[in-house]
Amino acid sequence: MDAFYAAAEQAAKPSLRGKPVIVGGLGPRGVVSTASYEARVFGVHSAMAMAQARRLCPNAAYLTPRFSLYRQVSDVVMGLLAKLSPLVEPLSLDEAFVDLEAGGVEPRLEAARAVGERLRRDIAAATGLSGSVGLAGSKMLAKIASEQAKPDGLVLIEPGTEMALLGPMSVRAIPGVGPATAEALRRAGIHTVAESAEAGEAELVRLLGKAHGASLFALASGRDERPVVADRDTKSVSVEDTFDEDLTDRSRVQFEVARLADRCVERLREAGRSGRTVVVKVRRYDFSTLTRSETLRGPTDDPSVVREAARRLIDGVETSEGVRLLGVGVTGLADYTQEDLFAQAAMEREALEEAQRAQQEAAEAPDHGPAPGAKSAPLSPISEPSAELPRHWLPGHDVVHAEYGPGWVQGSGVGRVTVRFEQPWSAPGRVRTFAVDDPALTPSEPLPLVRPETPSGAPAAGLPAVDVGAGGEVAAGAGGSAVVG
DNA sequence: TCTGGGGTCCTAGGACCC
DNA sequence: TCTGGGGTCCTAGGACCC
Repeated sequence: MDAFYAAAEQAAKPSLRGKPVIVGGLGPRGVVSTASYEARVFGVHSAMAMAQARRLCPNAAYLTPRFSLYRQVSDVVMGLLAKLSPLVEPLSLDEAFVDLEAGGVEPRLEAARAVGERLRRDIAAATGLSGSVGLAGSKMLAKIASEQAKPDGLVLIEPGTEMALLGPMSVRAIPGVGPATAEALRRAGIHTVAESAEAGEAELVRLLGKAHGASLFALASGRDERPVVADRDTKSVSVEDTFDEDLTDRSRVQFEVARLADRCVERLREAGRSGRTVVVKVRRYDFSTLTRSETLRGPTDDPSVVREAARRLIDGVETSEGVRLLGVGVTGLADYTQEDLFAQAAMEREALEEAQRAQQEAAEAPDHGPAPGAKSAPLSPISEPSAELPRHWLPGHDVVHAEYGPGWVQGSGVGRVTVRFEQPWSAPGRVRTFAVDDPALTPSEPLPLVRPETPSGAPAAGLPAVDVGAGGEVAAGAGGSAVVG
């Protein structure tokens, strides 16, 4: 998808269309997640410090990310991809590889191009957003093609033209070559893809290490046999917070680590997983970063177990000079917990004893044993339901007013909140200001970006109307030697 | 007013085991 | 009688991606 988060916000908020929009953390230490193309003209880009973005583009609309909206849109787009092939590999909310060969697309240039163009039309119709498509015979080339296609385009790399296209490009064009790798290569006089290939595998391995050197050599030589893999399993779950000001108080650090542990377990449980290794991450005042980890005897999803491990780990870290970030993560994921195993063993023991009793008391009708496969009950609450907090109006979030209807928060402060009343399918709307505790104003869920059809009508593009979302960029790769794969 | 948050993969050393 | 050769697991750090 093109400038995904910013584009989704522009689709949701008619008054922002055609204007610079910057989505990211709005606090003193925020960074830019996505800048709309209008904002990029000013030099604003992803990963830039928000403070710098504000200097470069003071008149942009600044918004915090709304992942529930982006996920809605992403689900719609991924649904369209799933119709093309059983082999879809999402890389993020807004990007995925599709193996068209596995989807039975005819191995001809015109057929592949037609599928890509139809996909772009379907994405636009279903989400109101633009996506770009790269078509080629490997993942790497499809990705490079999709970069070239942006924004709102399609690029197909014809078989036989790969090396002519790739050779003169900077090594940075190859996915996996970042600043450190590029610098190591530069010191060896290697700047382009062609120079990487000419250097030879042995030289690249010497410069970059075994795995990285070998894989760069293959990619730079145009060899990329990596399959499109659907349904990859998550390998870790983590949460982290950067604080507006460095933490120095020891008990505050311990408190925040406990909160992060609870949030991490919450996410772990939502995913139906458990984990065996607990990791604590600390970024100090000087940006130096360290991790400490502890592997348990078995996987757990018990918040108190994770909290206690995290506590032991943070207790071994000196933090008195100031901490800017804390994180807690879990790796070594499994679908069961140690407690499940204990419970299962206990049930098996009980069942055995029951059977023995039943044999002995042959005259008595036996009871039913415990139900098999029951997941262990929650061991402790993840967190108390929070008491009624003072309402906190986040810029960009949707609200409904009893009289004026749906709108979004444009800003708030000194006891007032400013709301712009418009919807994705309305004309740009008017602004009104209310007291922050105005009972007529309530937070609401994001609206679909494309107006839902009336119940009698067919939903757009055959999708349930509530599923409408945004788009992103799509790299369509196909394995094998045929035209698109 | 420097530098987010959520991930993946790789490397390297030491412990431990056969 | 100066110290093998793997393999796996754990820990820590770093590069990279969106």
